[in-house]
Amino acid sequence: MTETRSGYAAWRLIAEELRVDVTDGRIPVGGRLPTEAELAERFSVNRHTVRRAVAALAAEGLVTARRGSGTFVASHALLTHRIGTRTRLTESLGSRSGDVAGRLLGTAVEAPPPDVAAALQLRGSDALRLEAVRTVSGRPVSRGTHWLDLDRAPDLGKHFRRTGSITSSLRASGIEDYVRVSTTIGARHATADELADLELSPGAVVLVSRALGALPGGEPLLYGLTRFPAHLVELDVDHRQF
Amino acid sequence: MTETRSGYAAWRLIAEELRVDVTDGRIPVGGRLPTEAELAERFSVNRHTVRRAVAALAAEGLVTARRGSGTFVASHALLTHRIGTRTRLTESLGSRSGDVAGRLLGTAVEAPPPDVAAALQLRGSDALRLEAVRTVSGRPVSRGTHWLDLDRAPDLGKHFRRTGSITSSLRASGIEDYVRVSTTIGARHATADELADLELSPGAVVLVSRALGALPGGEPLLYGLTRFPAHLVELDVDHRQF
DNA sequence: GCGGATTTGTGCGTATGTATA
DNA sequence: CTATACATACGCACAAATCCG
Repeated sequence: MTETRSGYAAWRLIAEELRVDVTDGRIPVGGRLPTEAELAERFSVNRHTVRRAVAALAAEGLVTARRGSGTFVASHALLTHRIGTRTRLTESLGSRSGDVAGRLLGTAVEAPPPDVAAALQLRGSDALRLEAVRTVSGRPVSRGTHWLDLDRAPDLGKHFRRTGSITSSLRASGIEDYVRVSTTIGARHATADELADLELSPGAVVLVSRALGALPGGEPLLYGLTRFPAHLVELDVDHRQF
Repeated sequence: MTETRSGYAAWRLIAEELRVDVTDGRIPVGGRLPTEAELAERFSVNRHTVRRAVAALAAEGLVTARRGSGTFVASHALLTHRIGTRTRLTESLGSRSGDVAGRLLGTAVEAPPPDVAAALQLRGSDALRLEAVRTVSGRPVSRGTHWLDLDRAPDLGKHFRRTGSITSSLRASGIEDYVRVSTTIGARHATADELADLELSPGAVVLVSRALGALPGGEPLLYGLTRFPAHLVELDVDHRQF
């Protein structure tokens, strides 16, 4: 058998058929796919072959497999995260009102990696590192790592723990305004840690945004590395100036 | 055996070790990995287990497997594509001088999909669609689909075929200037077609940019959908105004 | 709370197809 | 044409997480 007629592997054909079942709504969001055993029977193939098909869909973020439980259709509504000069590096994901929440995973005071130190124009001094996850309706939508110059923002960790917002914490530290001066966007597969923090399936894709914020005068203030699940979030670049 | 000590699957540990071999340069760019049979022997596992580890690295774009030939370390130098108000939607990838070339895959005059028609504010009229691939040093770095309002840009296809640049073709059509008014960036796994056009391995990640260009007055002019191989290209957002 | 049944995850061995050198 | 090397597929077995009576 192998490589069936028409040159397409069996698992690709199965993935296509399952994809249509999902995208056409025959299996609703949150609904469960048939078990691997059932699918193997339905398509008259080995369970391994079904697993490869399902793995492909899981990698796209279309479905999520849970050991012991089943494989479920993932929500695939797109959130839009706006990126502009005045958009805070961390603040709320736009649209879809929903309950937005920030959760601080941890903080540390340490020497940042060389590229971060360079961006912040630090010379050997330590920086405050914040690790945070943002959720919308309980769903993780971003995983951020932020570095701040300690000299410019004392007690910021304490404020953040209370407010969950870097911007308001900065305000409490006497910094009223800052602007985003550069943003670099890439994408890759999520690491094991990111899979856990963002509750993703293996093979999931993350958008990676590296941004530098500075005071209106130009002095670098904070550097942020944010990962977004690509099947949930898209980034909207705001080209207007104001 | 299965699920080895320490809770990590064997194939993950093998992928980690191979990744280090590659990133530390023990296997240079362009170099060939040991065959699956050799790796299976080295790690004392079945060939299938090795294959899963290698597949994970291929999905990241770190290596490329070629049937009948071997598995090779992919180049992973990053190109930077700048996105700003005045950056052309199609023009050259920055940095790395190299020989940049555009290749026109085809053109068509047809009704654009609804979202494109809406962005261009067309009402039922057809648009010119351009399909193009851009290469740097022979390597595909972007795959673009562009729609233009026919009324505003006659003969553009003919000009593009000669020059390989949309901007200069527009100039030849009497349009001297346009600006990018919005850009939306997402990421996902490449489709089968994109894998072929961009010469990628299955599982590769593409950055997807959807951009709208307009005349200085504000009339929509062209809409572009560009896919970049995420392991080769990152997007740099230019927040300055000028 | 316990224990068995269910369901996905990992791994081995084997066989064969397909593309390349 | 032949050997090599990756690709697909089957069958078996067991582990780990979850579910349910």
